[in-house]
Amino acid sequence: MSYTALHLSTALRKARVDMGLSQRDLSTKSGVSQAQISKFENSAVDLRLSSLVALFRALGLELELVPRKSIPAVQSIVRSTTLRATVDPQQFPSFQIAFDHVLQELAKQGQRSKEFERLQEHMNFLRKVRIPIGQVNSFKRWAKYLERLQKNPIDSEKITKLIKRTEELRRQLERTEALSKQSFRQRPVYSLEEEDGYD
Amino acid sequence: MSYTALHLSTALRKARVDMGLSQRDLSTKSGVSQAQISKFENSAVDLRLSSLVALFRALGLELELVPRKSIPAVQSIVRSTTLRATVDPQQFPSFQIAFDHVLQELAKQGQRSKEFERLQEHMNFLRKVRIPIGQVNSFKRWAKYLERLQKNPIDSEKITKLIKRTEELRRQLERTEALSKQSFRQRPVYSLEEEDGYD
DNA sequence: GCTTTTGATATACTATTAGGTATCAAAATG
DNA sequence: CATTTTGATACCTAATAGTATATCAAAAGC
Repeated sequence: MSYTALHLSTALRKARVDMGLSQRDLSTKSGVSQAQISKFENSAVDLRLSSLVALFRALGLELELVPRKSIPAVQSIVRSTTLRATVDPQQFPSFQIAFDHVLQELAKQGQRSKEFERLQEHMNFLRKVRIPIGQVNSFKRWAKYLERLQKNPIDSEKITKLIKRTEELRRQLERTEALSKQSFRQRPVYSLEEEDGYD
Repeated sequence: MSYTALHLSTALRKARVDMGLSQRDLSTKSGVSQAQISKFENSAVDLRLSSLVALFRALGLELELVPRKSIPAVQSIVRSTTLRATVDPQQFPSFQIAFDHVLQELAKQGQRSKEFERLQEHMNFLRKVRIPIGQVNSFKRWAKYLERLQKNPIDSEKITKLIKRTEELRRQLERTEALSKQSFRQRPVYSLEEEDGYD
């Protein structure tokens, strides 16, 4: 292809990866087939507007018309928004189910109530936190780990490991949150509202 | 159609009309057929990205991906750019040829040198001025008038009328230029560069 | 009023995407 | 190193955009 809307395909790939989505994930969310997504990201297809819009909307992005002149200004705004961007953990609801299940298991086992409380506290944190772009994949790996745990009997060794991994994740999230607050203490020129997706 | 990229089609129509282009003009500039343009503006077709890009580029517009959150900020920038937007008269080169031709005719006729100089001065102004969005159609009407003049013998009555129309146009252009300077005395937050097209 | 321009449609034929499904090598993960 | 996930391709049919050309009523211009 040579119609040079290259930036759109590279931007799609970047946004998708940033949000921790595979082409198949995005396919489900957007209704555009994985094959088309792959081809688009490699500039091997000339998509129709409706498909484009569906893809981008699924990522919380909109196509806007910008006079050539104001592109630098617009991009500067977009950059600064993207740096602070976070993803809602609700986007990966499986982790909550899995976490609840594990907690329930532990409750059944009765003992180790101190660890149980720690885990519960972490759970509350993870429910409410927003995941910064760039940390999403760590989160997803952890969530996948939870799902695996759920399927097998839990012994004390596994509990220890679970707590370790969970605390690692939490530390990591809190660290980047702090960093982000630091570098954006000063308010941006335009105020930005809150919403779901890529914000 | 219902994929709701409505803003793009209405924006296209607005930009096109603002720049004083007919669907046929835009068709020539962009390579997209007039029929497709009409259908798109009426949301009766699901254009491919390549066609979209061709259309918008021809108008000096680019498609940018914007996180939902920063749309208000981006639109505010775009609005302020668009208000100051101008079009290069070079986009309608025929008027220069026609004007030169008319001047040459007058020079041949010898007399009326005062009017001749006035016209020449106007010509210099119109060569260099940029036409504010919203005035383009006045300019085009005047240019078309010139072209008609060119094809017929010029008598003194026509000269009088030409001068009148030219001065009218010039006054109009200078008036809006002044207005624009007034309402934008304060610099916008982002500085904007110069280029051709819709800026 | 008469002429020109403009935008909306129509038709016929072609080229290409969309959609669905499947496969496979490479990379990531444990 | 065994398993799973991921991204790139392939193949098919149906749907739709693209192209070229033409027409026509309404609007604009003089």
